[in-house]
Amino acid sequence: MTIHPTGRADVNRSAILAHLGAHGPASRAQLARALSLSPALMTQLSKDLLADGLILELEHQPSQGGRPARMLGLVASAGSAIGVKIADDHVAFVEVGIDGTVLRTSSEQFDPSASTMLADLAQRLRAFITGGGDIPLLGVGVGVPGDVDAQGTGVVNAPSLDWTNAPIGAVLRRELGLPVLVENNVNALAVAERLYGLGRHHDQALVVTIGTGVGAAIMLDGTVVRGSRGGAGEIGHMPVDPEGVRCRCGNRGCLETLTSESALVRIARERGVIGPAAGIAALRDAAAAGDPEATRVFSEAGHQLARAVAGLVHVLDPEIVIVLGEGTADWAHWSFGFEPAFRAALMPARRGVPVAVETWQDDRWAQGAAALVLATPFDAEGLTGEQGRLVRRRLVEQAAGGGDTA
Amino acid sequence: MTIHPTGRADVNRSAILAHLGAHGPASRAQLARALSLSPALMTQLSKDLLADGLILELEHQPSQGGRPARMLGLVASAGSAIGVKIADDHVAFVEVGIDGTVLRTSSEQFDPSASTMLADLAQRLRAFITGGGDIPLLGVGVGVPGDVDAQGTGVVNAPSLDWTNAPIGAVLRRELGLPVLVENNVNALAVAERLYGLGRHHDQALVVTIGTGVGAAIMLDGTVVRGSRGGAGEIGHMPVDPEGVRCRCGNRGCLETLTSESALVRIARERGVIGPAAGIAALRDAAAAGDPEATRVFSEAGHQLARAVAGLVHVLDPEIVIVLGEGTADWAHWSFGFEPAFRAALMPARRGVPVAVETWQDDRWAQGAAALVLATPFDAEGLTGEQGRLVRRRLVEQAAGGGDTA
DNA sequence: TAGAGTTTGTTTACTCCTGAACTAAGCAGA
DNA sequence: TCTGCTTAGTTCAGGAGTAAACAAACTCTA
Repeated sequence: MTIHPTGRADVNRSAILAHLGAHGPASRAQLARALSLSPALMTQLSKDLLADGLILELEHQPSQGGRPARMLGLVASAGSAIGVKIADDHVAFVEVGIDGTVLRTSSEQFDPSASTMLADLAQRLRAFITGGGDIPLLGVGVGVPGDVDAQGTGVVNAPSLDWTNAPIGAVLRRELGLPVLVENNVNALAVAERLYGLGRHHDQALVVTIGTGVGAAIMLDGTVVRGSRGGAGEIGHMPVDPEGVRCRCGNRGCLETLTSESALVRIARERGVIGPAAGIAALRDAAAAGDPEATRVFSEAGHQLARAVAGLVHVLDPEIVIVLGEGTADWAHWSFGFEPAFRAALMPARRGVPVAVETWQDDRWAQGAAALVLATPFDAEGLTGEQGRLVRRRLVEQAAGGGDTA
Repeated sequence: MTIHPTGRADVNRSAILAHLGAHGPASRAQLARALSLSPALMTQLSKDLLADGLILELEHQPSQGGRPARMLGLVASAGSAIGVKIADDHVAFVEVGIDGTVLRTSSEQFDPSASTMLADLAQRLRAFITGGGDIPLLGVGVGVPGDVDAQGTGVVNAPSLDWTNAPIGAVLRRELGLPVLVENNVNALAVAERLYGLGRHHDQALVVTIGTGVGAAIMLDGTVVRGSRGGAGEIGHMPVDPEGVRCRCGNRGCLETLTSESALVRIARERGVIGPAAGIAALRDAAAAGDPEATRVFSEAGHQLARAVAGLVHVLDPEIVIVLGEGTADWAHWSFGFEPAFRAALMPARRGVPVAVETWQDDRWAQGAAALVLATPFDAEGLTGEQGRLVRRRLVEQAAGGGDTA
């Protein structure tokens, strides 16, 4: 049974798996270059992984002038992860295969402020897990709109959910007996972006989300920045307008009071663009129908966002700004205010920074949470702590039943 | 001669030296804990370093309940580094021993916009080097007020010096035949702060400087963030006031137009606090003498700075904010506006972040530049590239002449 | 069709580093 | 003073990883 003489979970072994999942099949030589490992080690590790049944050899690739490469691919059924997105009125679940494909999804009503919240969440999760196939489950990733002290412990502070020091990591872990990684939802999204999206090509990126709230995540050297207490990326409460509206955090003129969904609705109502009881849908419809007052609401928000983001581009010097979130559906209107203000607010040396807006799908939040689990193999420094190690061990052990070498 | 069988420069070996330099003598066990190395390895490495004459065994330390520790200390004469600070009207040199002590300093008039600037700088540096003792020189660190694409190559863009793609790294390296590390001056200061200052106790810090300009450096996980092109930390051009004065970068209301030395002077003149030809000294004197209008100039700048810094504290979630720079001499006046505005602008979860103002000495900038060299041993990931490797190799080789084992 | 050149992948010898078991050297209490 | 406890430091076996030489498998050119 013990294929690997040492019991130690091997970081590189699973880094290979993660790379194959994120970028598709690759040759040993390509992997060695991508992961900065020696070809010699790649030979060794791929031998192990083949024996374990976690990867398989694919067809040869046409020669590039030398010996043709034999591609290695993931065995998709080697594992999967579950992603959970917690919002203030529902939870979304998604199961994602080790190769990054979404296997199934589910979305349910949920009251995060209920006293039975934790038990309720565990019960729904268990139900979702039970409904799955027989692919070995590596772990659960949870994305929450708040600060997470450390992914491993998973203690959450989320004012918008009424959570103070909610120990959801520990509880879910105990209830499910699986590794559980908890993280701020925007950070989780940034991890997914790094693994499957534009972040693949950029080591330094600023990820900005617009939608219910406004958020950001900072990616430096390919790693998402957490800050001292997991609170990094909080742009919603950057002070923007000293004379502004009072924010729920107690201050005046936070960015959130100008660019969040509820802020847009408030402003639109005040100006009579939509009725006093109408919501964001009405505003969207009006803008889509060409109402100049409605588009103005969006473009002004874009203007404010642009100034704040420009400040961060100065300070962080990213290669790219990536905009995500439900709000991107209306980006055409935002953009009208964002683009000129953004370029104007940048100093010449930064003016070339590209802003990319990715098309948004509804399960992206939950997918991001699942990516937390699937990305742990990349986490060579052990930022995800014990839970990350557990995920890696499960990955290797799941396959141990199959192989058996001399 | 070849004490170490392999020619490879050893990162850990010099990490030990850097730690001893920064924190003073330590036992093998303490070092192993601090550097996350196994006690076994510490035994091995300390044996080597003792044989090389780079460290020595000191007295025993009183027992902590167990076997008393035998302390290890640096041999101060094992090496030194030169730090260079380039300002728009002078250069400052400083030689710093491997244990962090300043050995000698020098400051000279200098015109960075002259066409002979590079040759001039090299010549002055050579003169300073020649004037030194016989401690082996490990390398030269240069701090510049601008963006540095990579410490190793040392190509600098510094609008305030009129430098565009100035290849000072390559030129100095060729002229001096020494490893040369070039870095933004605030980032260099942050490295020094990490090595010798408050940064020793904090892995996540935001370093803010006030003085001629206003700057910042971001320390995450003990490493100074450089951004995609070495421009991270640029807060001077964060947009603050849309209606503000035009800045030299072309925009309106950059932070710099409200908080730099020249901005303070401009504002003070406009208000008649000082004469139309008077400078910062006059403003300082007036404030020191208790002129309420003069102190107001400072406190208003403090107010503006506070709002920008608060925004960054939200986004970066540091453990501490460290304020440095010539301007800290007047911090008492700044503070009057800074403190209330800072606390007020923070959301509750961040309100506890401490702000530390360190006493400022004139040669700190140049000392910071020297720290670039002395810190390379910590740079296990090789961020400083080839130049860092060269420094490490010099350190080990300098000592090779002395020792000789069996 | 016989090299020459190129890229992929393997083998081998060796270094770096760790875990585990051990010794060394103090303290505190019976 | 003996026994146990704690911390410091060493030894040793072995795993992880690398560099360098090599083998393999193709293309291109003459």
